Amino acid sequence: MQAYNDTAHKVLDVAEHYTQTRGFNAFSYKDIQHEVGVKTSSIHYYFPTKHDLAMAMTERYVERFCLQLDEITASHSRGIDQVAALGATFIDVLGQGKLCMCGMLASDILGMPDNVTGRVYEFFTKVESWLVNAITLAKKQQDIHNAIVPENAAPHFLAALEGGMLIARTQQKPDYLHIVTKEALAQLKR
Amino acid sequence: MQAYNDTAHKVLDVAEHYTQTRGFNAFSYKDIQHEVGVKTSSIHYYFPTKHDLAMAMTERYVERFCLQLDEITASHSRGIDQVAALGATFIDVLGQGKLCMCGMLASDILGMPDNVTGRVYEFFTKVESWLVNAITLAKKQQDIHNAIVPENAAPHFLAALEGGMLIARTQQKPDYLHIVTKEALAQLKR
DNA sequence: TATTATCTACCTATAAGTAGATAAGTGCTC
DNA sequence: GAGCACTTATCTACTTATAGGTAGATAATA
Repeated sequence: MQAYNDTAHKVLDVAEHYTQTRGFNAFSYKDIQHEVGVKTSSIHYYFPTKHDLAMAMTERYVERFCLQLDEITASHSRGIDQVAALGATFIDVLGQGKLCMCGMLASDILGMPDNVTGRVYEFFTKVESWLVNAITLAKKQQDIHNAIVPENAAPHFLAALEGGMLIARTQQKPDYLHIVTKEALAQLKR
Repeated sequence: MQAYNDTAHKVLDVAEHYTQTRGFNAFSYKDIQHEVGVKTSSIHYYFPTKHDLAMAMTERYVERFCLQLDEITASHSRGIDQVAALGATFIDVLGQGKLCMCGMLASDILGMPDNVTGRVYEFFTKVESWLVNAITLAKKQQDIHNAIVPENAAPHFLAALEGGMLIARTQQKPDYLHIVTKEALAQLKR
């Protein structure tokens, strides 16, 4: 993790929040200025261009998210609980009025710089392979149906989380994503 | 369906295409001008504000999509085939390099006017209830597992399609969405 | 003294939208 | 059928606001 000072961290926090709520192209340096309390030119000092900001923000996010995955793995011995815990983190993020950052970036992907595209790719690849491991473990532990192929179930589960999150917000049903996640788990188990 | 003349239709076509590829906030009237071949002021003549354009575009899209759903219902007697056909239309759209318009609008929803938000809500509600019917039929026809609750399976299936689409594009794997859809169907059947 | 972090003041490009001219029809009246 | 009023569809030229970014001054600090 790169070292940022307090201001730079606040800038990234604000950028992250805007990205997860409105999208990366729906806020400006001026919006950040208001939230952080330093002028736009100071933000340019840390992140010369908005692409630099996008890159730093995405890098930090993906890094943090991977740490979260490690924590889940470490704190749950059963694969099925690991999968459920991932679902719970998505529900938690949505509960804060936010979406998955990489889901947001994915819908704006054609306008993002290449290195950000690469990080988003990396994010989905990593989460998916983490899920393959968790589901494989759950299968060994006989918590899920024997016919499940982890390599297929993992992208399916991840897709349901990402899509469920997106739809849930427009449907204004707080438990929409919860229903989707529960159903996804139920279908794995059955 | 409201009646638009040739120019207005072309404008909507272009706006639709941009929305499904880059997102609604990632194109301008000038971009449309280049594609359609009339000046931005002429576009303002038909759609005075961009919000008006958003509304007209979304309305037309949702209306058309619902017709497509009716066609699927009419041309497939088995519920499971109807569900599969919906998946196929999503795969087809993605094959054209586009995402679901309402999925795109959903990620920009906080910046959209209220009436557009309403249409996006309507879209997901309609597709979901269409899926509830199709899955209920499939269950009666014993093509899917008896334990499936259509009211839960429908949002789950829809979420997987929307999320799968989004992820597929960043992963540059042409058959990613195909795998997700196949898995979703397999889990229903099992 | 050099670096870090901030500021004020500016520039350039673009987005959205408006005003008003123009040209081609549409249709009504004499 | 000729002339006039109105409508439709388009244009040029403009305004206003904002986004992203730069230049250079300044103050504190290592």
